Formats: sequence, C-alpha cells, structure tokens
Amino acid sequence: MEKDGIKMVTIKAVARLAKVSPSTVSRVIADHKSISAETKERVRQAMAELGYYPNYIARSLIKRSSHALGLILSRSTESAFSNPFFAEILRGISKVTQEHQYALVLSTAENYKDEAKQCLQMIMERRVDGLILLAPRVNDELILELAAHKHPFVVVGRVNGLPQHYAVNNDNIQASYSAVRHLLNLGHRRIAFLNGPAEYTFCQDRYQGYCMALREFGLEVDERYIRYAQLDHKDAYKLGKELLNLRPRPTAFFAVDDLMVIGLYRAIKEERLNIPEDVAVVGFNDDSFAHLLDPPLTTVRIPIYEMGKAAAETIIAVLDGKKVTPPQKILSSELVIRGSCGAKTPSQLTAEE
Amino acid sequence: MEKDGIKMVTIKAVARLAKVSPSTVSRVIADHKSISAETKERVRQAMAELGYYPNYIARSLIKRSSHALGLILSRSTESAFSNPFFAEILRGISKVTQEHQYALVLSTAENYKDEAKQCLQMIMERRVDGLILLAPRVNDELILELAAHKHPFVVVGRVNGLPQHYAVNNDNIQASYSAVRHLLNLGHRRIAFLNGPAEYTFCQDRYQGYCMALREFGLEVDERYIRYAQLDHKDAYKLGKELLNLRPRPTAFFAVDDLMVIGLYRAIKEERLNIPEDVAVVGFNDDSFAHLLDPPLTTVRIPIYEMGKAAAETIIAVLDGKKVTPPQKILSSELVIRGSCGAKTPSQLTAEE
DNA sequence: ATGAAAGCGCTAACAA
DNA sequence: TTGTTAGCGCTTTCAT
Repeated sequence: MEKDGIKMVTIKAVARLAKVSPSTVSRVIADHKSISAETKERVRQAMAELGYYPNYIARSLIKRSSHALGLILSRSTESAFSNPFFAEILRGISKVTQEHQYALVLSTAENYKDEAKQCLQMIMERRVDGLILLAPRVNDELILELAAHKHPFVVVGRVNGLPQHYAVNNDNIQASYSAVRHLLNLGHRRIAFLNGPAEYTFCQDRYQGYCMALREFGLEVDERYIRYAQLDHKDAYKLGKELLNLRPRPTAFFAVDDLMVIGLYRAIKEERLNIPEDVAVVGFNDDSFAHLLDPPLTTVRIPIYEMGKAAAETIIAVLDGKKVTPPQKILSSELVIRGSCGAKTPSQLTAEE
Repeated sequence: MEKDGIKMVTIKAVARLAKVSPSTVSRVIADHKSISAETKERVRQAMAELGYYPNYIARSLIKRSSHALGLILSRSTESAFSNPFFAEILRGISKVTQEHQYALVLSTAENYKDEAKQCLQMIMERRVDGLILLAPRVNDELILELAAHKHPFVVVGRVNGLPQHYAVNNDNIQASYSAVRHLLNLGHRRIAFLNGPAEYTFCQDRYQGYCMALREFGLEVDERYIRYAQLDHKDAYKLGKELLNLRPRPTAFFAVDDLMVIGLYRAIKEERLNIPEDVAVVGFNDDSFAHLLDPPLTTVRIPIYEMGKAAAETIIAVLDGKKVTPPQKILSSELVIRGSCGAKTPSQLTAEE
C-alpha cells in the first residue's frame, strides 16, 4: 500500500467506498454509457474523496498502448539542441501531443547507431506507441527496419527507398531552387554552396535545387564551389574561408542552414569583404536570429512549427487507426528577402518586409 | 499475440524456447547470481533468437516505478521553447537521463494552473517517478502541494517557504549585484532595470542584487526606473521605450534576460542613441546570440547546462534512495564583458575575450 | 539452481 | 445496469 510514503489509491479502494465492483469504477472512468447516473455520481464522489488517479501503467499494460510518442535527437547532443530548428519542431509536436493527451518521451543519441538502438528499444519495450523521426538519411537503415517490423512512425523529411510510409516535409528542392535563382537574378554566377552532411536527404534535396537553378541559367555545377560542413557555425567558418580563398572568388554563398551563416559572416568580414556589396549570402530556416545579423539575412523560411504539428497529428491519427491521406505531406516555404543580397529584383519580392 | 501486426515476444515464449520457467528468464534479465552459467547462456540465446525485449510497462507495474522523469514547460508554449535557456537546460537534463537509462517525459502548459494540473497528473498517474520543475514562483502552490504529498521533485531555481527540498540554482543575487556594480564602476548612476514577471523568484533575486549594488554606492532605488516585462523582446521593446522617455534619461540598462535585450537594442537605436556611448546595456544568460548583437552584449553567463545536469542527477539519486547532500546546490556565474558598456575597468575583467 | 503461484492495478468478455 | 472472472507481461516470495 505504500511506496515512498505515498498511499496508492486503487480502483478497489474506490469501489469499496462507493459500494460497487471494481469494474463499475473502471466503467465510470471510461464514461461508459450503461452506468446509471446515480452510480456514476457516487463513484465520482468516492474518487474525489480519495483523491484517486488512474494508474497509467496498469492501464497501458492491458490496453497495450502507452499513449506516448517517442522523439530522438540524434547528432551530438551539443549541436542538436542548440539548433533553433529543434526548438521549433518540438514546439509544434508538443502542442499536438498535449491536445491529444499523449505523453512525449524525449531522448538523445550521440550518433546514428545509438539513435537506432534507442528508437528500437523505446518501441519494442512499449514505452511509446509511435515514433517521430527527424533528419532522415539516405538509405536510412533505422527507417527501413522500423518499416519492416511495421512499427508506427512518421518522418520529418524525405525518405528514399520506401514506397509506403508517413512523412511530413517542406519543399526543399523548390526552396533551394528559388534561393539560388534569386542570386542568379541578381547577376551572380559563381555561387558557392555550403552544404550540410551529404548523408541527410534534405542536404541532397537542397543540392538538387541548387543544381537545377544553375543549369536553368546555362551554368555548370562546379564542385570546387561546394563544401560539406557540419550544421554549426564553426565548421562553416573554416569552409567559408576555404571558399573565399578560391580564385576566381565566389560572389555569393548559399548556406544550407542559418547557423552556418554565423561562421560564414565572420569569415567574410575577416577577409575585409562587405556583405552584400562584395559577397551576397542566402541562408536556410529563417532562425530567430536571422533578422538580427548584420546585414539581416535573406533566407528561406520553412514552416518548422507546422511541420512538427503535422507530424504529430499524422502519427496520432495512424495510432488511432484512422486513414491518413495523403501519407506524405509537403509544406511550402518562402524566400524572405532582407539585406544580405543587395538590391531586390521585383520578380523576387515576397510579402515579407 | 498480435497488435498492429507486431508479434509480441513475451517472457513466456522465451521460456518455452529455452525450456525453462518464466521466472528463470526473468532472473536472467536481472542477471541474478543464482542462475547457472549454462542456463543463462541458453536463455540469452533464446532471447536473441526471438528478438525479445522486456515489456517496460509490465515491469513498471510490478516495480512501481516508471523509471521516467517529468519536465513541464510552463509560460505560453510560444515563449518557452524559443528561449535558449530551455534548450540548454534540456540538454543538460537529457544528458543525464540518457546515462541513467531514464526516460524523459516532456510536457507543455499554457499557464500556471495547467502546469500544476499536468505535474500532479504525471506523478499521480505514475507516468513518471519524479519531476524537474523550472522557474519557481513566489509561494509556489504546486511545489508546496508536491512537497505535502511527498512526491519526489527537484527545482531549478529558488523556492521560498519550504525548508526541506531539492534544488539547483545559480547565484542570482550575487550575479545581478556584480552586473550592476560593473555599470556603477563605469560611472553610471541612473541604471534602469528591465525585470521579468515579479512572481518568479529569480526575478525577485535579481532585483535584490540590483538594489544591493545601488545601495552600496549610496544610491536610492528609484522605482520609476524599473519595469516588469515578459521575457521576450516585444514587451522589452515597449517598456524600453518608456524608460528611454524618462527625464532624466537612464544612462544604463540592466535586463533580466538576454531575449529582452533584442527589443531594448531596437528601442535604443530608434531613439537614435548609441550603445555604449549614450546608453550602456547589460544582459543576463549569455544566450548564444549575445555575442552576435551589435555591439556584442555584456551579460551574465550562468551555467545552464550544468544546472540541468545537476538537477537530473539530484532527482535520480533521490529516487535511487541515495542521500543527496547538500540538498540545495548553488552554481556560480560570471560576468562576460563585451562591447555594450564601453570601456572596461580593469577590476571587472574576466577571462573571456 | 529452478519452478509454481500469486499478484501489480487495471480492463473486458461473459454472466446475471 | 452491474458483478464475476480472467488475464495484460512481468517479478517475486516460497517451495523444492
């Protein structure tokens, strides 16, 4: 009856006080229709009197559902949390889990293997009913395994090599294409691309958009102007320097994540070059600090919060046995033009600012 | 045997394959000493063959422990996540929960009442074994209730009116005192204080440090120069404007959170005043963007990550039945001097920069 | 060293 | 409408 000095008020105790059977109490909890109003009232009275809370663990065991969602942050813990993308997606997810009374179990993993292990563990151990996966990789083995075992999951991003699955994504190719086209329209021809780790599908997609735009303008994709950096400002600083030392020097930069722009700006300023006069810059994500940079950053705004909401709604609907159509949702982004690329061309103007 | 098309591999199935009883399998899982090496081997073989994972729910039910920690973000969801403080504290917490194989259940609440309800629910429903509470209020009823019911919890911040409890905090009074003293040493005498909501104990403490410093310099605390704002840049902008319109105008600002400084900077610049020549500014938290502001912000750096770690370690130790001494830990902070206050005084120099 | 049996707190047939 | 009964998958005495 005691644990840590806390009295365990069970359904039995309530039943005893209300002079009914435990199953009747259970039915009152579930607000079952075939219970007389007076019994309901009496049972509720007893629950209130005893301060009864249903034991979720016991309920989960018999219902075979923990009513919880799992979310794993991979990459090193350090960079995962510091990226505002994470805060935004989490905000969207938790908004929905809260509405649906789902618990959200958060975990972190140092590397991909660890992430896979933890995901599998969470779901196999029945700690969670479904998973939300972020930043899928090219040929993501974890995702393939989850799919093979028919575990419920939704991916935020694009998955390759899997016909049937639930996913929420933004229009990376299109967004990247628009961003680079913006630079091309401003007259830039040597546009460096600060990409992220090539194993992520979103990096692949943004690369594809970059290539599309260049080719549309009859330009070759010159791999010398492309670098693959970590999604933080330090690596971007280093690789930004490398790119700035190329001759002929790129006149514009397209960075796959705003966080990189911080390092890139520093690199550019250290070379005594001016933004946007000497070098134009476009970022990606429209992180909250983007408008605070000097000059304010032109960047692609993606609906991160909405993607988090959509992902959570999708997986919850799936778990509720509802049909989710279409299984893959693409949310659109917009280019937010600020001061890091110089004069605006009318065709590229957006509502913003 | 089936649920969502997923085979449930139970301890029974393993027992059958290994030709032992379920209890023996259970003992192997717990690595019980009195099991022969060969049986252990055989059982482990069977577990591997069947891909067995223990059902955490079932184990929790009998062990009366979910091996999970609960964390609630109060304030409106919008501002909670966007504050880098949250990301940092979460990083520290999850680092520790991961090490100890604890699950971390995250929840959000729109307001204080909702937060209290959710905390109580999480712990009463046995979803979590203990709670980590952030940003305690003056006479925090939730905390008093949790304490009255002897629920395990740890607070990040200072709690008043409760002799025995676990808490981790930084030296707010001292930190605030140092920050204001820095401004006083630079010659400032009219120092405005952009405080946060007065119901938080940390705001109270920082106010106290502010007063201490002023009084030490023989100055009166002038309430006209103090405002209570939300912890975001919008409100800070508005109240910053108000303070700038006072005559005589304050020559320096001390803001209780770096996020406010963003709004404050905008207000100052709109008044065509220069930082630090016309107005000096000191912030609090050393958020990641603080060094990116123009001019880079002088601010108090508090060890948020370490506080998160310490909080998680404390509550886990408590749950493990260990003695935690001292129950209240205070981590120290440092003033990081950058460019928002003008010339440095030698006595205030820190290692940074 | 291992097995049998009881039961954690709850829900859900099946009766009545 | 309500009670009885049998578990959910696991751990843990108590036997052997």
